[in-house]
Amino acid sequence: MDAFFASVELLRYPQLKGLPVVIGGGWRKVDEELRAAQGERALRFIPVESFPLLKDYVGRGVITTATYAARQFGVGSAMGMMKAAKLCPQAIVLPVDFEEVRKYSRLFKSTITEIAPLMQDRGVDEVYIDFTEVPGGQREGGRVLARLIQKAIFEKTGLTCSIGVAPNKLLAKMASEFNKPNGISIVHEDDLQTMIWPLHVRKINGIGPKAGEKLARLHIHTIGELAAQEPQWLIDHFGKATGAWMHEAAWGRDDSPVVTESEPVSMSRETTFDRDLHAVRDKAELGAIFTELCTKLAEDLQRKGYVGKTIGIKLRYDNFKSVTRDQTLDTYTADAQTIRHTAGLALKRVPLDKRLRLLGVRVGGLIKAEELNPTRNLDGKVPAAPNNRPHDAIDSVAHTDQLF
DNA sequence: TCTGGGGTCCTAGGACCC
DNA sequence: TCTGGGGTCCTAGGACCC
Repeated sequence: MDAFFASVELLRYPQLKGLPVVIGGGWRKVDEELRAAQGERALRFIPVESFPLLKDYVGRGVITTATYAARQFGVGSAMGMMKAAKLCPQAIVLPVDFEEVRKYSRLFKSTITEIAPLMQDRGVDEVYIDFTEVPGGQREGGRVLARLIQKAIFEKTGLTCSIGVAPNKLLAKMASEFNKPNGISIVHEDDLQTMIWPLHVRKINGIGPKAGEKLARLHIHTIGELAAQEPQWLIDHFGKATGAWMHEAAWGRDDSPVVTESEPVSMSRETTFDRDLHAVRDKAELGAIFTELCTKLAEDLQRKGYVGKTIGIKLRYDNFKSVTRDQTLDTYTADAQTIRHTAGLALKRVPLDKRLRLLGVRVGGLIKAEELNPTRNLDGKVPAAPNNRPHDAIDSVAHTDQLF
C-alpha cells in the first residue's frame, strides 16, 4: 500500500492532499487534549524555536509514514520527529490511528483474497499474492490481474497500491518498488541483468544496514557485484546459510512458498517512557508501568486465545543498549498475575543501576488456548511430563523480596 | 534533538539425556 | 583414565522487517 498510514489519514482529511504530512510521534499525553482543543487531530509542526512545546507533542516518537510531499524535504520512515521538525517545520503531524489502519488493512486484504485466495500476510500494509492458479493471472505477464486488484482495492478503500509481478517473492518485492505510487511493474527471469543487477544490495529483502555495510567494506555495492562473487567466498565471510542465500538472492533465485496461514510465536508489549526512569528513584512509576504492560499483554493473549510458557522482559538503558531475560514456566499461562510475577523475577536478573528508557514484556512458546487440555492434546496423545530441570535463576531469587 | 512498537528468525553456548 | 555422538530445550543477543 502506498504511504499507507498517511493515505488512511488523507481519506479523513482530504484537505491535506498534496501537503507535507507526517504520521507518528509520541502523543500519549496530549492526544486527548489536542482533540478537545482543535476538534480534529491535525497539528501543524510548531516552529522549532518553541522546542519545549513541540517536544511535549511529538516527544520521543518517530515517523511511521510521510506523504510524498513531505519526503521532498528529506523526512522519512523511522526518523525521529524532532529531526523531522527541523527539516520540515511546515509539515502537519498526525498520530497513528491504529484502529483505523487495521480496519483498512483488513479491508484491502479481504478484497485481494476474494480475487486471489493464496495470499501471505506481510504486516499491515504488505502482502504476497500467488497469481499462478488465478484465472487470467498469466495474461500480459500478470499485468491484467494486477490492474484488476488495484482497481478493486481503490473502489473498496479509496487507497492506492503498487504491485510487482515476478516469478518469485524475492523479485516481486523488488519489482513492487519500481513504480511507486500506484504502479505496476513486471519482472521476468530474463530481466535479471538489466533491472536487478544495477540495484544496490540493500534492495534485497533480508540485507539490512549491517550486511549492507559489511558488503560495502568488501567493495560490493550492487546486486550484480554480489552475483559475481564465488559462493564459497560469500560463505567464508557471512557463514554457511547467509553466504549461500546471498548468492542465490543475487541471481534472483527464491523458492520460498507463499504462506497463507501461520500461528504466532510470541506476543509482547513495550513502552518507551516520556523521560528516562531510574529503578530506585522512580520505582513506583516504573512498577505501575510494568503491571500495566503485563495486564495489557494478558488481555491480548486472552482475546486472541493463546497461552504461552516463556515469559521475557526487555529493557533499554539511557545509552540505548537493550538487554533481555527469559524465564520458562512448566505450565502455559495467559494470566496477568502469573506473567507479572514471572517477569518480576526475570527483571531481578538484570543490572538496574543505569536509567531506563524502555520496558517491555513478552510471552513466547505460544499455543492455542484450546490445545491446553489437562489430559490430552488434540492428537490424542498425553502431553510430555513438564521439564523439571532445576532452575538456578529462579532458585537464586525465589526467596528475596520482589523489587517491584 | 537521538533513535516507536510489534514481530520473526538465526546463532551460539550450556544443560541435560540417552 | 583423559573424557563420544547424537538430540532437545533454554537463554541472550542481534539482524531484519513492516
